[in-house]
Amino acid sequence: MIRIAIADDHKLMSEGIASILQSDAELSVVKICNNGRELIEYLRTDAVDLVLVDLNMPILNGPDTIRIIKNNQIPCKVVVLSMYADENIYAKCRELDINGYLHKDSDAQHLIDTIKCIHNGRNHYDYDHASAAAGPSKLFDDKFVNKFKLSPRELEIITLVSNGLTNNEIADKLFLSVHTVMTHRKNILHKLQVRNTAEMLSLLNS
Amino acid sequence: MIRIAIADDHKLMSEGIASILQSDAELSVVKICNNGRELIEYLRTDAVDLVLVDLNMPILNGPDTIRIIKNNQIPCKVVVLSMYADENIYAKCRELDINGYLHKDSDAQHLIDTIKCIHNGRNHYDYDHASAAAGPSKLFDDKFVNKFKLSPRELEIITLVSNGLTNNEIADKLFLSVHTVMTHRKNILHKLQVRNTAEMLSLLNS
DNA sequence: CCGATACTCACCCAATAGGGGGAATTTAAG
DNA sequence: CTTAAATTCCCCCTATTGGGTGAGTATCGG
Repeated sequence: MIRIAIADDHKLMSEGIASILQSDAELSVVKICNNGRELIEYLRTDAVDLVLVDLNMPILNGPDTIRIIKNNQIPCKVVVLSMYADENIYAKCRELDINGYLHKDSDAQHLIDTIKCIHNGRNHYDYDHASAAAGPSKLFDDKFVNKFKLSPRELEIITLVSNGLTNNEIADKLFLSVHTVMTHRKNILHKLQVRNTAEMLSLLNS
Repeated sequence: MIRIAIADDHKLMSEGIASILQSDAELSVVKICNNGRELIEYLRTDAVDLVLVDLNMPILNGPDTIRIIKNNQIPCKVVVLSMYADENIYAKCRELDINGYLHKDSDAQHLIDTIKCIHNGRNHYDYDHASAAAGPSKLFDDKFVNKFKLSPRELEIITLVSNGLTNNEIADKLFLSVHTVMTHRKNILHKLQVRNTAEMLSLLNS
């Protein structure tokens, strides 16, 4: 029986995953935490075989949680549950010496298979390096191109916006009409499902 | 038996929720979709009692999906699954004539209860300001306090701004006048020597 | 050839942000 | 106590952004 703890701030996600895992006879979810601190508290007194850790959590986020686990040499496998196939996030996680890396759009069977695989000592990192040779735009990389399907022109606009240029300045620089720039920005906001530039930029740097 | 279709781009979320719902004898998940388009396609030929719709989906997002359902007068209850406790998103959903609104940090039992409640004709909209107290994300720590001498209140404002809140929303949340919020923002821009919010946020994440 | 996508430009209109000024209150430190 | 910083609020006004809609062109792949 593999004892598992889950840390994710979205209860429906953690309880849903728990429900999936419980359906497998070899797996047992012994703890569900809403953030990293709860997980650390739990691990202080109880041992588990494996933890599933979300990256974005309030109070204590994923990477910091994992660092604490590693620094205290708590003996358990660490698997990251990520929202995005972001190369940078992935790279940071590798530095943290985790045992697995999974996307939240994996399916249930893959999750179960991966957990068993990792429990047996074989680490597993999900990441298709398809866009690894995507060129030098390091700022807005995979997450934006792949997940949000932004066009090259939109990436160009978004870069200038984040540099603080107004629509008029962007239009001058790119030899475009202000209307065109505005249209691009509106399309970007729609694609990212955000309401304004501030939210867009925070999403960009999350 | 309540027939349910789920639309969410994160398979672990949709399959997890499905697993939760299947555990209840009265509920039956008949379809899991990865985006709005798949859901619309399915509803074209198959009837369900209720759909659970995520807001953030590729190809066809939540609001647009719901609009199509409503315009085609497809007879089913519509429940939105939202990531954020955002008042504006909530307001927009109300305009769409949905039957329910749930956070992804609801727990499993609440989800089940709400679905049954809605199936019986009583709409239910979850919205509490609890999640507004998402802790200070440690992004704006030493660097900003020391280097730019930002006051605690200014840090609070800058955090909410980066979350995409407008001045009016920030004023409501902090029980302040909009004028005060604007004053703080102007002072912040001056202290950081930037011209607008976009430049401020890029400086923040540099 | 057709359809999808990207790119371009435009209009109207409402909401929001920002620049400048002034001023009162509270709080913390010297 | 006295000063400085922080916080609060208001006025003026203009610039910018965002929502919605429509539409013409170009490119690329099936």
